Amino acid sequence: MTEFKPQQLDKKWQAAWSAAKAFEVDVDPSREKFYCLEMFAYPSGHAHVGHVRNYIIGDVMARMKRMRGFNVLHPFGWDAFGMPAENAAIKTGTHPEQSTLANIAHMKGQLQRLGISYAWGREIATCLPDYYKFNQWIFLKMFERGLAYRRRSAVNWCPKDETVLANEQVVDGACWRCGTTVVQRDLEQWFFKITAYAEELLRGLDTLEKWPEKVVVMQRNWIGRSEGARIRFPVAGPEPGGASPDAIEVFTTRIDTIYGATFVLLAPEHPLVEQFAAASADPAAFRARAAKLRAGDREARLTGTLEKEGFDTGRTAINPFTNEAIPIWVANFVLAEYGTGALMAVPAHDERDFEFAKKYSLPIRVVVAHGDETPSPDAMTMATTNYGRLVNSGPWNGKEAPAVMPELIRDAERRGIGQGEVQYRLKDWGISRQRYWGTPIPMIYCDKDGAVPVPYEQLPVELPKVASFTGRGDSPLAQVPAFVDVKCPRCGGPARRETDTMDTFVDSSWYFLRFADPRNAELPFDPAAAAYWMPVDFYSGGVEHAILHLLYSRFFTRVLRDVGLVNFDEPFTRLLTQGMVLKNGAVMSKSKGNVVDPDDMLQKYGADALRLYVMFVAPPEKEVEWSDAGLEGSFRFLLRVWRIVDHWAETIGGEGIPGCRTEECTESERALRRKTHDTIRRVTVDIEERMHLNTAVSSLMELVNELYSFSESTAHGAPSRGEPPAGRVERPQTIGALREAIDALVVMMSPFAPHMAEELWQMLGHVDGLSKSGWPVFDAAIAKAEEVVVPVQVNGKVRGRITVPPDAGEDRLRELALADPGVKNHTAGKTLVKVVVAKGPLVSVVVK
RNA sequence: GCGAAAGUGGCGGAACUGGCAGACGCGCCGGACUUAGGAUCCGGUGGGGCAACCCGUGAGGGUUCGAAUCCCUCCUUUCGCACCA
Repeated sequence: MTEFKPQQLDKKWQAAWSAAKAFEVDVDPSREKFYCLEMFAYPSGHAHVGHVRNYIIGDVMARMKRMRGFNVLHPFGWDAFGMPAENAAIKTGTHPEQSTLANIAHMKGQLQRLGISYAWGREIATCLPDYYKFNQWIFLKMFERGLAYRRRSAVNWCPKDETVLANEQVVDGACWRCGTTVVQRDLEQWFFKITAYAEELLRGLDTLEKWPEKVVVMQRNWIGRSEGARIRFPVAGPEPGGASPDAIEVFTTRIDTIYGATFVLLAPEHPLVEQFAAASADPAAFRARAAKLRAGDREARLTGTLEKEGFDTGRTAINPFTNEAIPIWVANFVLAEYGTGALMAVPAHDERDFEFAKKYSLPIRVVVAHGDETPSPDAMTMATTNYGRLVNSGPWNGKEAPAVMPELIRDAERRGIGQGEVQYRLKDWGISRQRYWGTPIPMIYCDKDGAVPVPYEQLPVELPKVASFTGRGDSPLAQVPAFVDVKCPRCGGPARRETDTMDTFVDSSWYFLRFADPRNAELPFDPAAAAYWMPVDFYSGGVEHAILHLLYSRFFTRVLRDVGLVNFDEPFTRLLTQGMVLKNGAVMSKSKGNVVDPDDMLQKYGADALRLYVMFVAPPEKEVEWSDAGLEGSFRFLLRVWRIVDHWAETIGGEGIPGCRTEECTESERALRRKTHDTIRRVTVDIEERMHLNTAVSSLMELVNELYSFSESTAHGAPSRGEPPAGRVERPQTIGALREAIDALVVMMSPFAPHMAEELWQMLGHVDGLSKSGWPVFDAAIAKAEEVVVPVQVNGKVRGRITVPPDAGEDRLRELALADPGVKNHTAGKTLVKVVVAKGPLVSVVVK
């Protein structure tokens, strides 16, 4: 009996893999590639079992695909820029680079101790200049194409610390450090024009067949396409002392209700508000009212409980369909960023407008009827928002919406007062961050030449090593004169560098491409390498990235396609969103003190038990509750595998054991072979297609149970039953069947428990390691049952079972079913209505 | 409010396309082996009933020879969006 010492096996085999560079790969057009990727990690310091679950899921897939003969790229890297490191620097003075690199080293060790099969030779860290150089390169390409542009935009500003705050640093409207109320401040900032790709990003979603529906829906909602029309409402009356604004443009998706538009609403930020204020009798009072609406209550806005408020501008606009003059109001619930920042209010058929009209006694006109009656506005208690037949709509009366909408739009276009338009909720992506620990934006500002891009040959614009981390000032880099003061690349005159850095989501929007060619110094990656490895075949990570990271990555892929670096649209063919690991019902976090450190588990049970448990406990997408007892159960299963293999290793081990021919086998040998092949089929499909790793493990457990029963029935007995009888020679068929079962078991265990599997494989006398073993091949002929038990239902309840050959015909099944004693008991004295023979097989008898 | 997903033993979960509900594991009970057992091996384990049998997948209805699975209504939970005109 050889003892199972998991910790020693972990060390032994991890060293062997590392020495053999077992997981490093190269482009090889003769082999089919498989790119398996887990979302790279933010180096927070310590990975807990929740993080680690994702890497194990990917590793099971990668190891399995490797054995299936694929050329598997399975890389890892670090999303290494970001605020936590900078915040820590502000508090402790440790430079972000120092803490980040230390964290990476520790976490890398953790992953290696788990035996995750990464191609560490391709490791990347986004905080290193050889990576972020290409963030800048891509930025410049975007700038050239008009996809990177600058405009003023609001940021959170803490007046006491005099610093910009990220949204995460604003807690309940106050600064995370000093508690001062945060104010908004306008700064010039860089944006990526993701909206230029809105339609394409939306349509591409239809091709993502192997993405969770949930994620596709979330992205679709986020992009938020609405079809409608932009209509101009002329502003009535001349300006008392100046030029009159000619019209207010509104966006509507319900042009069918336009005859019911009885007032116009402007967002408080709308430019006309200021114009109206300036022209009003008391501009200061006007502005004060608008400012009050703008301030709003941030909290109430977030929870959707903001009370609707507004005021009359005293001006009117002409509804271009009714030609009536209608009042123009300003309202706090109108969003400046969406549509045109102005809307036509149709209180009868929009709940928000209805609420507003009731509050301020504005006119309500019903223009859509359902059925014969047209409700009176006074009797209405709520808006009717569904489509119907138009009434009070002039020449359009009696027409049905939505069919009439294109006609109305055509009419507006003909009269030159508007046109059909598509709006998206998706907004351009603001990438400027007033932070140190990120990629410098490669732009230079010259008084003469304006915003000038840094020439490609001057990349990377490196982060200066010295910077003070006081947490004060608008941008830390602005305090480093050697960084800021440069010559203009165009005119050579004095100029200033951009001191903002990029949003770290830029880093993660293309890292999967970098892995194809991670040491390229000239380009982000070699297009040929990307053409071979991409797209990612299997991508897994947390659902918290369902929108931003995955949408930005799809955006970047298309930009790089248009730049000519890649030749496909979608970067991730198949996506798995793994569930979180909870402890005591809560997400693991340092602050809650409920973190399970994988290293503690490794010390106790070894890497394989932890890996197996995490895969067995639930399907990968599901949230799970951590359980020490469950881990122990998995450890016991490994012991059980170890014992049974060890028990037989000498008898069946060594190369050159002949296979066994089914026809020479006893019934129990054939049964073992059936189980073996049935397990091969199930485990293969469960890992490769269904990603039901938990049921893959349970199938393996069943095979092990079968091996114990089979052993019990041989002269050898099962493990722990004392010494086997001496001198007994087993039938070659027994040895063959066992060899087949045990070899398959060890190979199929290896994605889950690679260290133990390698050791057992060696113990079984195989000269080459598991990297050469291949994956067991399912043989339908062996798996095919010789006879099947067919349940027989009478009126839907199982009343008997018949045993037949698997190819028994329907007539034979029917005959045997009706002759079964249990069935007879329930059919005697009744009238046979019908007999259904279903595939399955199953016989269903109906009597009355 | 809108949208999506999910409700199965004491627990985690299984049931692939409508076909034997509860695989596999945890826990619990019993047995074997033992100086010993919190190790190991074997067996049992949805509820009720002595039994034949009856009941059972959140609740109620429907379709079907047959429903955890499909349809309708409702309840609960989780997630996403949240005044998007």
